[in-house]
Amino acid sequence: MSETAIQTYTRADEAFDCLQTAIVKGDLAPGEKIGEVELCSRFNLTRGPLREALGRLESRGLLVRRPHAGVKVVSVSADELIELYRIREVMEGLAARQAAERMTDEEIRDLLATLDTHEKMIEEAQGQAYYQAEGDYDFHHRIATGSRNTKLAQMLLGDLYYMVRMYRYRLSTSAGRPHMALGEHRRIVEAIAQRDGELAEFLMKRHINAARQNIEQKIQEGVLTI
Amino acid sequence: MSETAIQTYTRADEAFDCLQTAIVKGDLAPGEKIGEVELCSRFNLTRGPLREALGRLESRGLLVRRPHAGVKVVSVSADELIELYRIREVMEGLAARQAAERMTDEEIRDLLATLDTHEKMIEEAQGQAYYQAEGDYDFHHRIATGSRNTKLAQMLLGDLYYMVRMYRYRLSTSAGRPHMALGEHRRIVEAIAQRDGELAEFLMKRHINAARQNIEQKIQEGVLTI
DNA sequence: CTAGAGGTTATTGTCAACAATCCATAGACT
DNA sequence: AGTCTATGGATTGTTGACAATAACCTCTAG
Repeated sequence: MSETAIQTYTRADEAFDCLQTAIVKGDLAPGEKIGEVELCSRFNLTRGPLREALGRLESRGLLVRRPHAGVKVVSVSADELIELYRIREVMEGLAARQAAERMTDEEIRDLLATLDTHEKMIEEAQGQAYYQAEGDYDFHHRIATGSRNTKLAQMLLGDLYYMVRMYRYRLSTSAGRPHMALGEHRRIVEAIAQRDGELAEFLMKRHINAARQNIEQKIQEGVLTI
Repeated sequence: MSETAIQTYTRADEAFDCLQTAIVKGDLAPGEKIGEVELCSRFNLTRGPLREALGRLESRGLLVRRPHAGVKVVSVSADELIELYRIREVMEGLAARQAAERMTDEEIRDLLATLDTHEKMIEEAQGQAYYQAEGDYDFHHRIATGSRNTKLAQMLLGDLYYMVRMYRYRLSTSAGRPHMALGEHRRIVEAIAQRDGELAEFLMKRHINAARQNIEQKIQEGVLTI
């Protein structure tokens, strides 16, 4: 993302971004079957670039496409959401460990600074789940890139986070434990600052595990219907 | 992969498969800059479906595309290959654990049967690294799908394995320890058969870790130049 | 002789028309 | 009345031509 600014923003890139945010934000409901011409008029595109974008989105698993039958936004069950967190647990655990070994001192300082910002944001906008979610995303984003593991960052940022965020927007909650999460974040950063990769991995895994259990519980309570 | 056979095999799918195997087999060298018309004439395609396939391959990280500058096959450094194994370690560890919890008895029987087949193949074709590699791929493939974790299987089968196989073909070795690997495979399957997820995860992680160290050593010895 | 600027060319990005395929509706048969 | 079949319509897949952009080569100046 922060690699090199794309000189020319091609129409296909535009289509890709538009569709991706539309899916993530829920403007395109999951399971919704949608025509190509419909999408073209909606985003002011022609079918060429659109189809290219559709191909990319399909291979990222955000939508499915049956030949001659149209595209539909992927609809993920509650079970599959849980599975997503299981994957995050091991992958972000690895990211935290490698981040502890490889982040620069400056990156760690920045990470600490963002935590302070998040804390203020939470206090100011009490209960505004949106800010909490954004801060959470920022935190995990920095650790993923800090791992210096190109493919790992690519898989986390390009695949998993978008799917998770899709649910974040839809459920708007799933957070519900802002201060607790912040404390866990702090301890992870501490471990990274001390260059203790093993501990960072352990704490990160436990952090995501807790988030998973939180969601699981809410689903069982019937608060979250998916 | 074994979901539902695609009724109509679209040209874009064809292009995607052709290009993917070409990249994996090394017919398209990494770093090689290649034009679209060149590719069209090579695979008897038109540019429309080709571009769609290129988009898919780009988002899977097999090639990079600069606007107006053409596509080039991704060239991965030795370090990045090692990183790939680090990712495999945690992800396949998870896959093994979930496979132990969820595979049907029949799937486990099949898994055992394939191991026997592999053993015979190794004995027959002494040193033929190719067969060993194929058997190894089959083993990991089965466990990934056996995890019943859709996204996990998708990421392993759709992303990681293709990149690893790309190197397998190029180096043709990287195996070099056929019998040892087979023994490790057997122990993993035993753990799965006993429904011991924790042990299966541990053994799988150690298995991939050993493979990584094997490659790392060969790179240091200068046997593998990437 | 080297470095930079400008034009040319080839390659990529985009578009609109054509062909192939599936879905739905209507009709006929059991 | 229900179900199967066939035809029409709409939607997707494909194609080739057109426009825009960047790379390359040449020419000039220092």
